Parts: sequence; C-alpha cells; structure tokens
Amino acid sequence: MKYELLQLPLFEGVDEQEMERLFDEIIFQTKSFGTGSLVVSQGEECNRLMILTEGVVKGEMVGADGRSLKIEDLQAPTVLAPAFIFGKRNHYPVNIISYEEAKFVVIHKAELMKLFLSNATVLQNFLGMISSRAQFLSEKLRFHSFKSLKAKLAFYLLDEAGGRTQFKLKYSQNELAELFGVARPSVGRAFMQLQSEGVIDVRYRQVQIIDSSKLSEAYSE
Amino acid sequence: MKYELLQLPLFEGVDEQEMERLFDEIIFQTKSFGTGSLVVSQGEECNRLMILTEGVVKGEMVGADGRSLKIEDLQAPTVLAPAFIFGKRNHYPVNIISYEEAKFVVIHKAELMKLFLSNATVLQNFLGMISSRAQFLSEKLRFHSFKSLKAKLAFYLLDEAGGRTQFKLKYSQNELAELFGVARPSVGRAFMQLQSEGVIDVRYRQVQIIDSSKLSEAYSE
DNA sequence: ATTCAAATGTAACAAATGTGACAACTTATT
DNA sequence: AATAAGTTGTCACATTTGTTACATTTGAAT
Repeated sequence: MKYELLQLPLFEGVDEQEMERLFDEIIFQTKSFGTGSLVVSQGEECNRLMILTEGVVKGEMVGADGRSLKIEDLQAPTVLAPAFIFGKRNHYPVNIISYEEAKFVVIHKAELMKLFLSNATVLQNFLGMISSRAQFLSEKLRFHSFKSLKAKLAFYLLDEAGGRTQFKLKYSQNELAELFGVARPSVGRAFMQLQSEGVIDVRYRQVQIIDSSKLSEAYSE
Repeated sequence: MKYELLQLPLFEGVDEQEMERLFDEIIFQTKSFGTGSLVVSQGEECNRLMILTEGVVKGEMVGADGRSLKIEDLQAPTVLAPAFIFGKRNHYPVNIISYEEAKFVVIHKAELMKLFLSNATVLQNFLGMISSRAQFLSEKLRFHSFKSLKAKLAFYLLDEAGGRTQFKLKYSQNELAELFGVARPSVGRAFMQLQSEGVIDVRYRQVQIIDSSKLSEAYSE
C-alpha cells in the first residue's frame, strides 16, 4: 500500500522510511467505485482529500439549466479538487463520474494538515498542485472568453497537435461541443470553415494542419 | 508596520508577539504604485506574494484578440494571485491595474515558505485563501457557461440585490458588458427583455425587482 | 463480409448577439 | 443654471450560433 502511495505526485521526493513514519501518524481510508458511478456530486461538502490511485474519471459542471459542461478527464494518479478542501464554503464545483472502476485513498482534512506540518516536502507538493489547478481554471476561463467558436477550435487544435502536423482527434465532435459549450453542428461548421480557408484538412477524426501560422491567427477572429 | 500587517487576513489569529518573531526571521519589501499603473502584467512571472495593503486595483484578462475581460476588483487588504506562486508555470493570469494609489507588501516565495513552516496559523490562512480563489474561479466558469446573456444578467442581479427589492447598480452597462464578455447594447437589450417580461423595473442604474421567482427561473433560459 | 449503432457532413431556418450609429438623458463640474 | 462628459435607450443590419432534420460514412460487433 505504502509503495503505491509513494508513486503519487503528492508524495514525490519523500523516501520510504519517512513514508512509514507519516502513515503511522495519520489516518486514511480506501474506497472503490464501479464503472459510471457518481463519485462526487456537485455541491457536496469537500472536507477530505480524495486521491485517485486507479482508473479514469471525468469532472463536469452542471449549469443552472441542467446542461452539463465537461471540464476535464482525470487519470490516476491524481487528486480531486485539492484547492477546495481548505475553503470556508468548501463544496465540490463539479460532478465526478467514473469511466471505469476507480480506486481512491481518502484523507481527512485534519489528517492532511498533520501531514503538512510533519513534512515540508508534502506541503510543497500540495501547494504546487493547487497552483496548477488554479492555473488550469484560469486557462479555462480565458478559453471561454475567446470570441468565436472558430477561435476556440483553432486554439484547441494547436494545443492538441503539440507540434505535429497530422493527428487523430481524441474526442468526437459531440464531446468537443460539450467541452466548448456549444451545439454539435456548430463544431462541424467551425471545422469546415477552417478547411475552406485552407488552414486545415479534416476527414472525420483525422486532422492535418496545412498552415499553422494561419491557425494561430484564427485565435483572434 | 507590523500592526498594519496584523490586520491582513493572512495573519489573522497571529498575536503581536508572534508577529515580531516572524518578521525578525523573514525578509520583505514594500512597494507603491500611482493611479492607473500597471502593477502586474499578464504572463509575468509570479514568485513573490504581493499583499495589497492600501488602495483598489482591478484584474483583467487580455484575450488573444486584444479585448480585455474584467475579472474583478480587489480592495485592500487582500493578496494578489496567491494560487499562482507555487506552480511550475507560475505566470500571472491577468493584468493588475491600480485605480488609485496602491501600496503593497512583497514577500518572496522562499520567505513565504519559511513563514508556513514556522507558523501553522499562517499556513492555514493561506490555504484558505487559495481555496477561496479556486472557488471564485470556478464560479466564474459556471457563470460564463450560462446559456444566454439574460440568464447571466438575472444571476448577476439576484446576487447583487442580496435580498433587497430595490438597489442601485454598482457598474455601468459598459462595465457589465466587459464583465459578461458581451457587447454593450446586448446588455441593454437583456435589461429591456427582463423589464418587458415584468420581472424587473429598470431606469438607468436604479433597479427594482418585481418578481424574484421569475428572475430565478430566468437562469435556465 | 454483413449488420448496426454511432459519428459525421450538411442543409434550412430560427434565435441571439455583434456592430455602428445617434438621440435622449444623467451626472458632475463650473 | 449652464455646460460638458459620460451613460443609456434604441435602431437597422450583419454575423454567429442554435435547432432540427436527414443522408452518409465510419467503426465495432457478429
């Protein structure tokens, strides 16, 4: 068990001996969920750190109108909503749903605090994780502030390409529509626009970037 | 100086004697900015905690197209971007611009870490602040995921009213448009829609809520 | 290879929002 | 009270996105 935990980003840089000591001191549980389970529901109180040790889950935000906006996929090993534990109104901002069997290590807030005071490395790791989360959220915000759908798609494609000129889309247009918060045919249209402008070539999930500088320019349109 | 710092949320619950001890240990600077200064620019590295001790500033996110989306106003005493210091890609997500003369206490990352390890209360305060920030960001995200402008406005008005049935708007339509990320006439239209539906009564900045249950329903439209 | 469910391309039309403009009104200043 | 600067109401029109629908293509299962 402790060897498994050593793999977690939270305990990076902590040696085996120190881990033994830490986990003698603190209390924690393990939990499992089946495929398609609602692991955490939006609004639920968040007073325990949930560490995903196995499986893949997704986070989605339910809007006031009942539509859901997919925020991200989370793969083990990772941690759920680390930035929400120590707030005053500490409620989960999203639903967490498992794609497959998922296992968690659960540590209560008070125990986590003990960990921090007992080991500076763990504290530093945790602070780093929270920072990354906040950055992720503000990237999302900027993304949603892009003017047009075409701009969002261009940004997404360049990010997804990661330097390659040819790649397969990870998500269907349906999923992209959810991710962007728009209707599905609009996504298709945006693809077609970029194609008709000679910026990309799309055929189903296969994408080829023809003019990556034009694709960057499309951010601002 | 130390008495001033005692007022800050970061040092809440720390007694005077302990403060003396802490500030003998760590290094910090003070900084001032005039009216309308660019205190921090988006993308700048964030390796110091900037504590606003006096004045009012605003945070705005510059989109790829050059348009800016106002994120929030910050009043002293508060802290800038606490969640961004400990990340790996630690860059400010926004421009910070002073509305008036603003004073800061600046503490470098390494010194801050010393503080945390030296005093659990300060650590807890800081964690709480980060959590609140993350929650704020994710509220913003949900807000932008609202379907229509009318829904955004309805949400905003109910929040702003805070139980009252009559109040004056804090922001002009121009500012609201910036806040919502839409064009100014659209804001006016949304007001007029709500008025023509008998939900509110608006005359310039004076707003009266006529039917608050209808206003809540408007979230989902 | 065949079959079937899901994903995609695409169209027509409706609705929402952006743009640019201008007059009417408020507010602060003198 | 007069003035000027900024804000708001409002319009016409362009553009974007949503909605619904359906035919086609793909990919997985048999």
